[in-house]
Amino acid sequence: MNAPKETFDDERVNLGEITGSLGFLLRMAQLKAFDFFFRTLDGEDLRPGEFTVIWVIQLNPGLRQGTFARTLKIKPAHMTKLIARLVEQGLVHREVPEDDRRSVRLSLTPEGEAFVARYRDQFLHLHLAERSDLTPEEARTLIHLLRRYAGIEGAAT
Amino acid sequence: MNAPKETFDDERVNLGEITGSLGFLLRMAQLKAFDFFFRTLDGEDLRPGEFTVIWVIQLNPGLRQGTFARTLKIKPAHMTKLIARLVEQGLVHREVPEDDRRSVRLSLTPEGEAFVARYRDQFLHLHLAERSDLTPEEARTLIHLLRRYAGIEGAAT
DNA sequence: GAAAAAAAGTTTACGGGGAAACTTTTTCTA
DNA sequence: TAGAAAAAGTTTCCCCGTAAACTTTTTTTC
Repeated sequence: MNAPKETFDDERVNLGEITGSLGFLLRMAQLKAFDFFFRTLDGEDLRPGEFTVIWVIQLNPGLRQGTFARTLKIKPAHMTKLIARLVEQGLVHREVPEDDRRSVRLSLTPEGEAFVARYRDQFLHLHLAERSDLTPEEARTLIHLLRRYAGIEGAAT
Repeated sequence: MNAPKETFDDERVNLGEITGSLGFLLRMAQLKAFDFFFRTLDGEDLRPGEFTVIWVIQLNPGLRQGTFARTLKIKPAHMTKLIARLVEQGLVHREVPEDDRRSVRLSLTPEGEAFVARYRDQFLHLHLAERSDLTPEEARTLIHLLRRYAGIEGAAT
């Protein structure tokens, strides 16, 4: 069940210098991280991007849609659809303020708040699982370096 | 030109504990790496995934399509289309061997070889650019940790 | 050695994400 | 202050990537 035979008794592939490519490694790492995500939140109909958005809205209620999008590097077109889904699900509340009727202010509905509260634990557990193959020290270093590389200022450990 | 104003004088967003999420950080980092890729290979009609595949075929000519797909974690359905494109472009040669007519052996055409040779330098330059914000030591550490996390055995620096 | 199971790719149908053009509202400017 | 420019989202259209079902060939099994 635990699939220890990840290595097919197959032909071996030499990757050459591409294993020094950050782009390549980031893709491989992301696939693994997605694995953890879906394994941990098994059965729940929740995508990583959606959870991130709800999470951040919860921490910053009332900010503009575009502000969230820019921060999370979500393209406007995609953001529109993503938010529409979350509104559809009754998790997010959209409000067009009187003083600037072009913009959209986002906040969570009570259901949205409950949603974050419910998944918060699994989300934090997820972090532990994600790091499973690394020592705590290595995990901390990796996170620190990724933050620096991605240009994210953050004090949280 | 160098866009120092990445910070909009906008509302500030608090990301909270999500900055400790590997999944989130990997996504942000990957976006930056893609940026580097497309900036370095500006104007060329080349996607990261395609280059990776050609690169690896060049190093391991004659292996089966599925072997490449599994190693690079590309899904079979996607691999079929990707290879079809590369064959279309005259870069890759498909051969169905007599001893197992289900399988497909891949190799590069002379054009494919030339293609890799031509981009090899830019590809290696790319690595330098990718790391620009990190010290050489940090970059080495990051690459090492990503390899470990993704479960890639590699000796190349 | 024929039927069943497995293996390798392919086809089809669909969702996530993005670029470009568009709408509406606000701000700038002559 | 009327017209131009900018800002914020949205709509449309398209491509990448995936899952599920399918085809063909090979291997098992009885």
